[in-house]
Amino acid sequence: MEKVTMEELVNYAKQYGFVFQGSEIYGGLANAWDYGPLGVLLKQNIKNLWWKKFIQECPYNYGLDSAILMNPKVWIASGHVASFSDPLIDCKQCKSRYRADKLIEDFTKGKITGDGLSEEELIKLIKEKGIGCPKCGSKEFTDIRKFNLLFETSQGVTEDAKSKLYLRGETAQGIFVNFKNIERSMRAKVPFGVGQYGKSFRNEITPGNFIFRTREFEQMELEFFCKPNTDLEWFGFWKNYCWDFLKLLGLKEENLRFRDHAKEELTFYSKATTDIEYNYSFGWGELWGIADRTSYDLAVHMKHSGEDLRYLDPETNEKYLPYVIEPAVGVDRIFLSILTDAYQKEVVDDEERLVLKIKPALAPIKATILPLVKKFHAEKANDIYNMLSKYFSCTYDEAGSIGKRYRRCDAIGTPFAITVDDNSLNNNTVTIRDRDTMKQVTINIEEIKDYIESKIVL
RNA sequence: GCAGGUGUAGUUUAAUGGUAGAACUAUAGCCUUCCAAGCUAUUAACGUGGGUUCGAUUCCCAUCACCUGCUCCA
Repeated sequence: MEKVTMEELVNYAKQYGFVFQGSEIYGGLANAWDYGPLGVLLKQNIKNLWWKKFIQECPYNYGLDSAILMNPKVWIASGHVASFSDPLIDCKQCKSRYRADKLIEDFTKGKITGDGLSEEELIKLIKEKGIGCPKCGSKEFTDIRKFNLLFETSQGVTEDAKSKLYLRGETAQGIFVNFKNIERSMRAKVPFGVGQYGKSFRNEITPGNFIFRTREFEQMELEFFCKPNTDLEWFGFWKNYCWDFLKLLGLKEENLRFRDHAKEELTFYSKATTDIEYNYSFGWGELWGIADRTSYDLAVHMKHSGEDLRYLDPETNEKYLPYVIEPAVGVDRIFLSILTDAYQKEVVDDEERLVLKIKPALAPIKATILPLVKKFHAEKANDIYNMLSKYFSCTYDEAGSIGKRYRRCDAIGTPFAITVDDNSLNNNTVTIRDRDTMKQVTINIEEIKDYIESKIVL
């Protein structure tokens, strides 16, 4: 099947109220997107399902909702303030952009790493070694420019340096700083995990690809604390758990793959990282990152805060810093992969039908209620709407022919269309039409709720 | 950040140095008893800012945004 282009998907998302360009009437704001009435429902469904599978149904894990604004020391301890500042230089000749430290590393084939060097030292090294632009060979570079990927803001009504704060660059740190609180209040025993979803912010150098990489995004992160030396076992466990979750959401297996990070690629805190990648319209890209962060995070917070974050094992009476396995995923990326996967144009009897083949559990609208003939069946249909809307999101549609109304719900992935006709008035039954099979069943009005609920649980 | 492309109703588009025509969609009404029927009516657009010009949606410049590729992605 032909893959949908990003352009088509962006238009679709706009047309049907999933995603709008941010601040559109003012000409937009680069890479800002707003989730419309259907988009917010789909997003909520994704988050709720993640919560259900990773917190509610998982005996090890607890939930959390930590603040976006945190003590700035958190970000100094975590290393974000320092290492989110990439030293970037541009070739004056061909305008290519490089990371100064990477340039040196590549040129010296890893003999010299740029780690920990100041800007001046990096520039000096590049000049000394006679490093040229890998593309055009020019040795004319701009000065190093630092890009701090953390958003800065200030607290308090007066702007002074003391009140400088950062918007969180990841939700993970909110979990680490609450490790002790959760362990104590929940009487949690290692291994246990803490998960949360929420907005994070990064001044990405190159955002783009619709909602794939934005500067404001929503993460769902689990930090799973386990005993050292059991970490690789749990690493494997969570890799599979995430994979199964994606399949449960209905993503096609041929559009998913694991990709292990090579040693050189691993970040300084990580012992092992595996991405689950999705085959987006622009090609394979990261969807879910599962990382073995070792005890790095707890160790740095213990050092910077002075609090003892070690865990006392009640069985062995030994104290240790737990290792952390982190499966982290972007809600927006799951959203994008689901739309990409589900968006289809089917040809039925020479007519093109736009269908969002999405799992009923994810569908923004679960059912639409249609009076077959408005003047006869509208009242009854409204009664049914009022009854069902107590349990799940549904809509009422009386405009146009019945076929047209079926197509409307196909286009947004509504799994069930409930038609109210004379039999509804006389025999108390309705016809439920299935979006995927286009088949119909007749059932009693009292049974509609159970019928649909049985099909939207994952 | 670089290079290329694009920018006219919600979508797809037409024409034009004298401010725009359509199709689909949508809305209202009529009709209609299960897969985009028909009829009637209606709403709705030249991304933004400059310049040239008597006059710019059209020509020029800048800017903004999106798409594609590169680069980047602690």
